[in-house]
Amino acid sequence: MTLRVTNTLTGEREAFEPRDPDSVLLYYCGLTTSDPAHLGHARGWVHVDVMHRWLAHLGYDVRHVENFTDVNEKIVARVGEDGESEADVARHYVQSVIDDMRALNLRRAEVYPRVSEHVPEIVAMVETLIEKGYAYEANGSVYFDVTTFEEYGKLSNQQLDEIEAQGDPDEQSEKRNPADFALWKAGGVDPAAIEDHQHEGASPPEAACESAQTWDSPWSEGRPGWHIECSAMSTTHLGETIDIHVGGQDLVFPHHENEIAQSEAATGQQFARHWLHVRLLETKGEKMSSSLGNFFTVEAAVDEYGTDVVRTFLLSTAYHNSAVYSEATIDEAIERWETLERGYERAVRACDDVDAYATVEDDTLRTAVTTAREHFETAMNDDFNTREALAALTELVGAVNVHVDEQSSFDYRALREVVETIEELGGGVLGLSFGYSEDGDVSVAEDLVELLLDVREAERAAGNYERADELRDEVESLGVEVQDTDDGPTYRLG
RNA sequence: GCCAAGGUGGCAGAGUUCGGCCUAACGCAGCGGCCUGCAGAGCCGCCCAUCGCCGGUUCAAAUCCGGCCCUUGGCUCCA
Repeated sequence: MTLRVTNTLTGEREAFEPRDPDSVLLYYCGLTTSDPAHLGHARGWVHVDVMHRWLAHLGYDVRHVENFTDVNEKIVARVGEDGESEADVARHYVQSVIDDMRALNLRRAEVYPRVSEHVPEIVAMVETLIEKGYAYEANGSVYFDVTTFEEYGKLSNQQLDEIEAQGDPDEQSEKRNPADFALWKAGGVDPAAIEDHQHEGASPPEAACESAQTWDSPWSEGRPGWHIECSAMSTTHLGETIDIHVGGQDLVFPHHENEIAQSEAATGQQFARHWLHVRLLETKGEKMSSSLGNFFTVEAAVDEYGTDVVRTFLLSTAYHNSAVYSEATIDEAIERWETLERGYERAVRACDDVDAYATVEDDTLRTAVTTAREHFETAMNDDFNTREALAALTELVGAVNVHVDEQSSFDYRALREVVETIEELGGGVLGLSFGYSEDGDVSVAEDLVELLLDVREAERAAGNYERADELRDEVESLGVEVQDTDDGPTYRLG
């Protein structure tokens, strides 16, 4: 069973073939650090995270690089609001992104390069493009001449004469072709360019632009263009050809198209073997986006629902299809996660039950484990179908419930395998937090909960159900879920 | 206008690459039952889909071909 991925370049679901059979070079286009990250960004991150984890699970050595665009006009537009200079604002949001990523339980990428730290590499790449005749200078700015790169448009299937002009009016007059794009821009940021992006509390445009960073170059004191950064950073950290380049589907054109043109023109090598695009998260029929103002921040989502629910929600739709955020879809994710978590804990408890050591053999449960593993593997190998992978785990949990409900003693070995499977696939691959460590606070809390439940049992035994229900309500109001069973109450810390 | 991806039950969402195991997965909501002092959880069962429309190929199509309608995204910073 081999991994298949949908490649935007070919438009087909094809066998994944890294340059080297043992390792994968993975690049993800990160975000511009000018606003808090929202659930749409989180969707990309979590899916890339799971791709990373699955590739590692398959035995590949994964080198994963994800950039921060910390030089951008939208960042300048926040000056005064979130810092006193472009660099301050960028630092502020880089930190918030890092915090969000931790909150989402993402596996760390190997490097998180920033544009501001790669200007020399960017300048060098632009110089190469000029030397090779792919780029030209005009009034201190440098543009890529799209007519010199024969395959321009191959990713997005654009015809050159159909492409509308890129860039602002001043830029148009300097360019040879309307579709040419900037590699280097002379001077600082034009106040007029940021006005539309400013919020209340921001500095006046002129003052904000004063704080914008500029760098020396052979052509002018200026700033790097919008697309060259990813080419330069990817090449610097992963080399000329990478295996998987992932990004949001809104980046296909022009960003990724331009990256291909720049990189392949500069190196003469294929830039990325597989291009994967995460489709967008929608709310009420339109994409979730900072500029549309219809977003739900990562921080708010994690605060409200918790990491596991947010991840379950995002993984409930395969990355390759657009997803809908609504109350109903979040509620479904809550139920799904709780079903998995309860099932897992039931299996753990059953394993720890003395009766579990009885020599029961439940073929149904044993088969269910094998089936779930196969189902999960098939799903993930089929273009990282996380929805289907979750379904595999849900089915396994159903089998556990049947087993525990129906058996008076348990199949220890099978339950052991269930627990390991859920921890390995649900925890290790999907990044959900199965298996909790019991630190001191938790165990004290558990002792206290048990004490309260003992009291309640006494009230129940005495027939004082009213008092018993009050006690249960009070315990539950503290975030503890109580379950009465034939063998007495069980509980779960929320 | 051009490029791309989609249209599957009340909701959500797999399956379409390689046509048959799809009388369409997992789930949410709803209904009935088991269990229970009650509730929740769990279990069992049920309800709801001729898979956008029209035509074609085939023994066989959600899956292939043609046409049409609609939605979303991109063509401007955007995950």
